[in-house]
Amino acid sequence: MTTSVPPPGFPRNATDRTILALEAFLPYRLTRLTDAISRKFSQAYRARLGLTRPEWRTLATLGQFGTMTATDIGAHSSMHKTKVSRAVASLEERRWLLREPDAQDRRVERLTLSRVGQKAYEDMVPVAHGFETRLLARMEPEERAALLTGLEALERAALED
Amino acid sequence: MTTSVPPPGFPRNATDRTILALEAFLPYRLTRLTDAISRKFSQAYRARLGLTRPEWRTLATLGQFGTMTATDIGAHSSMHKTKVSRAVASLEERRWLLREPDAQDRRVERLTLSRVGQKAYEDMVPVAHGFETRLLARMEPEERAALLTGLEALERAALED
DNA sequence: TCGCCATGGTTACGGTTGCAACCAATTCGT
DNA sequence: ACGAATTGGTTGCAACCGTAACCATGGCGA
Repeated sequence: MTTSVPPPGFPRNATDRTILALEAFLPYRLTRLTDAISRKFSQAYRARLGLTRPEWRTLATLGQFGTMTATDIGAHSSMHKTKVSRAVASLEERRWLLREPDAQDRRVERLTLSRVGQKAYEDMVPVAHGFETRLLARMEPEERAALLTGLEALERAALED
Repeated sequence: MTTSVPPPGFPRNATDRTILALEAFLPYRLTRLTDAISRKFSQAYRARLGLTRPEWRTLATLGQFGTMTATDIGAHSSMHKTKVSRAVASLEERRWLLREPDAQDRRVERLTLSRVGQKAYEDMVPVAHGFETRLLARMEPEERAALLTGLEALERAALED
């Protein structure tokens, strides 16, 4: 019997390098936090109950930039092209989005929100801003500043190479 | 034509409240960051190529606490019971985990890592610690401190009600 | 100009997920 | 002490996802 499990009654403590404290492990904390926040946001934005996350992101990206190609949407919203493709198809079916062929390059489609899609976007934006504002309002000013500093640094550290 | 889309050439700027800057929207930033970090970690921990995230969490939780029930695992690792159920079944099939009936309550199963599972846990822990350490090492000390402060505050704000 | 690689986008497939329904064992109210 | 509500856990189903293969078009070198 050579395993290093502590015998019963021998507490495993947090600084023990043979144990991982899951609740303090950064990837886990981030996942948990992100899931909670996304879930709350999808509650705040009721329409999202019928809108998948890729669809929401596509709506948000087209609303932000106007006319784009599917590839552009993927690049800006960090989605794989298959996700974008399916989201575009579904938004088109909902009649929130229009495709038109590109005159220069016939592989490309120029995507634009329809009037109804634009309206949906305009309704969504204040909900999103309000959600974010209310969330941050629960923190102290110094905490908000710390969060932004820390997040920026972590983004740099995580996304750099 | 009453929609408020700016005409072409009229730039949409970031402080325009009718536009959402996706790349600055907290839920989006968190999702993107979390995805990137999780993906990197799953590369660092190669075995995870054959281990789903629920399975990894189950392994981590049992390694951290010893013997638990499926419900306990779900509570500690923020997983729905169906995820836990499937993860437990799969780890059992891998022979990393043992189930034994509970004498007091016959609905319950007491779950423990097998010797092989314990070994896998022990191999995984330093990889996880190393991953986290290297990630944080790319940040300045003040940035690390800011991140921890900000994360804690955001967790409080997001998980409180 | 012809052949080849790159690019934009869609689709087929297998695996993962969430939800609700379910079974069995336990607890609670009366 | 008994039926109803609760709890631990599993399963069926439909939706979703990632990967790879695919089709059509375009760009480029010889």
